[in-house]
Amino acid sequence: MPDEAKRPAATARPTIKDVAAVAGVGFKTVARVVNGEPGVKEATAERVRKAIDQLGFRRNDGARLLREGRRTSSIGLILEDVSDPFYSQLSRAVEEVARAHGSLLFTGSSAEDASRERELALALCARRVDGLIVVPTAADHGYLAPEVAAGTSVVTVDRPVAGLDVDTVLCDNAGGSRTGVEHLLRQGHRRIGYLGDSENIFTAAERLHGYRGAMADARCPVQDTWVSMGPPDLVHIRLALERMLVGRWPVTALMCGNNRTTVAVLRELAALDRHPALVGFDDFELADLLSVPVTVVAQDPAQMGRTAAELLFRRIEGDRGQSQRITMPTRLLPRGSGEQPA
Amino acid sequence: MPDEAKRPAATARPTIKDVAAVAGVGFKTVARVVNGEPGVKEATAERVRKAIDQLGFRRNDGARLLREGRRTSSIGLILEDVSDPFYSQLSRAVEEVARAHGSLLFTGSSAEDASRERELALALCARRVDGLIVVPTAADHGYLAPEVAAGTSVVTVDRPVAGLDVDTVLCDNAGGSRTGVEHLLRQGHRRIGYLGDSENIFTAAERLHGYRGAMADARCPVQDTWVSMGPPDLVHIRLALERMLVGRWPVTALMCGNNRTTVAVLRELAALDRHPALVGFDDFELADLLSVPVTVVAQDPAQMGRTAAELLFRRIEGDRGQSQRITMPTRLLPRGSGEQPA
DNA sequence: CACCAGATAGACAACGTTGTCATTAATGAT
DNA sequence: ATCATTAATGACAACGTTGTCTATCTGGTG
Repeated sequence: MPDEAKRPAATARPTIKDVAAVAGVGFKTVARVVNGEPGVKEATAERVRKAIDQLGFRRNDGARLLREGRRTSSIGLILEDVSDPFYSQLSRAVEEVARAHGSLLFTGSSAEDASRERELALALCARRVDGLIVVPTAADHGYLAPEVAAGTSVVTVDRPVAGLDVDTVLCDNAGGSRTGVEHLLRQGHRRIGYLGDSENIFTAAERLHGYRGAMADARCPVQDTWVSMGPPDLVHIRLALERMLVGRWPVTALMCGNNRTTVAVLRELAALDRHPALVGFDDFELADLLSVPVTVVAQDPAQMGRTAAELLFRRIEGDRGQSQRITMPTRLLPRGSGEQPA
Repeated sequence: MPDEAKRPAATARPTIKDVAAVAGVGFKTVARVVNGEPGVKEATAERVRKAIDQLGFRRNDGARLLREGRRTSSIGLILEDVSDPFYSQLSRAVEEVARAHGSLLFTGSSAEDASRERELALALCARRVDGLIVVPTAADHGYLAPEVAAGTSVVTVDRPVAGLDVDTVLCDNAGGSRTGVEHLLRQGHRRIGYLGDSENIFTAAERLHGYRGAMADARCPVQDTWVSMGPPDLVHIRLALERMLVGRWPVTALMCGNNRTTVAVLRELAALDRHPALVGFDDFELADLLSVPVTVVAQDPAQMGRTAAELLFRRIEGDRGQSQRITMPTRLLPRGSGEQPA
């Protein structure tokens, strides 16, 4: 006969009452032993400990949390995609801070889908997380207002959120983008293209803004074909590049709006065997080891995550001060690709 | 006067009883409305809904879960480091499966520290997660046995765990490593170095084993200096490379045991301006765009995560069959760096 | 008009813990 | 030996839900 059910049925977990019955004491005495409270004779405690081991008892923290009513020692992190290196670094930093505060961390990816984000956020609120760190999608976040009012602390990171008065950690998107473009202008480039993510994403819009500002200040009119905003899929990028690189006014340099886009652009440029000057927003691993090392405007995702988490815990611990908006600087890392003269 | 406390004190959240009082009904009626149970007159339901909105009520899922006693619809994922691209991809895949099963996901990084892993795992068990997906550190996992016996499903991924009969998803570490080395042997290399992670990590040991096996089969004796196992920090890697690349029997090719090591090696080789043939274990972004595109033995982290999560949910949903060990194949992706003749 | 079925609603226990308080046993002082 | 004092322990309510059971109110039927 084939191998049959060998593992035990998921027996209900033992409770302090089960332990008490085995040890022959009142259940409150078990609770005292479990929590190291005083007032239990060593002999009794020993008997209880034996029963605990025998039954494999572990305190149900859900029940404890319900009874105690204060904190759940858990927070939630909702971002676009945990597998994006930018967010995974941010995520790790949040985790470290949570750990330092004795909190567990729920993680969820919104996949840039507002209803999915909402569903996640509300599920976490229903679980009574102490706080939420959110990379908000573009949609309205009014749904969070009652939760905030009810005492769930919220911090947004990477993007602000309209109509909700919460702490926010951003990077200097427009400024960083401007810095990158100005770097290209200094090398003599005048026809500079811009490829960014969909314009309804806050960071994408801000960075585009920085590009346009720098170009305007340099009195470089921007042709329509020089700007391409959209998700960083290869087909889309290829078409945009072809448009930019041909015609009467081909661009001689490119500014890319985020790490995903930069990588897609590099891949397409390699395929097209074209090598315009290039500056990317966001650093990425190996940027320095490519045949032409890539100049980038770097953010510090870990620092952003850490800052957001610390802000969150300050709130959780009772800070009721005015909400803050922290803007973190970017850093230009010249590596070669942006230093090619026009 | 300076701006003072403007946000509301974290008032206790309203409960169904509060709602009931406002709506002037019994609290059970509120529960019925909240859960869409039948048997409430539309007029009453309307009154209740109004009270719910007015108070900003949201059902406390902790209490519900406690009362219902079955599942908590949450699982835990413990891995070495969420910010490692390999694990962050795995993580995302787990998340998708969890979402499909209506489960929330706790994430935690063990940082390769056994006590930290243990602490995390037990905290999650105390929260009564339905299951745990673990990338186990090297230490003993006996502590998990009572939890498994008590009904918490556990699946390990990337590495097996001794002394615990649970489902496991691995990749073909030794086979993949062997494939990589054989590829180098076919190009005529005989003096091949190996750089891997600390040998007490399962995957590192297995891959080293694959290397030694391939070398032995090819009758290539392995010099002591050709093998370096340890954390992928630059100093350590540099010393190892210097040892391998000089002397009477310098290596002409390298096999790297994981993505972190490969990247560190590439960086050091660039600094040393040496370009031995190279094959890496694990694919990584931009491997194809480096000046010499890097040949790798690729795993599929997302597939591993998905498989592990599906296995876990099968258990959670009641599967009591014998525990499984699934080994996923690796794929050699020749890109250039491994094809340089000796 | 009396009666019953079904619809609507509420009372109350239970989930596994912690906090409060009462009870009992042990100890020391008189 | 008696009483006060402290140590050890247990009984019980409460946390915010859901499930079970019972009570009330309708309206329709004979």
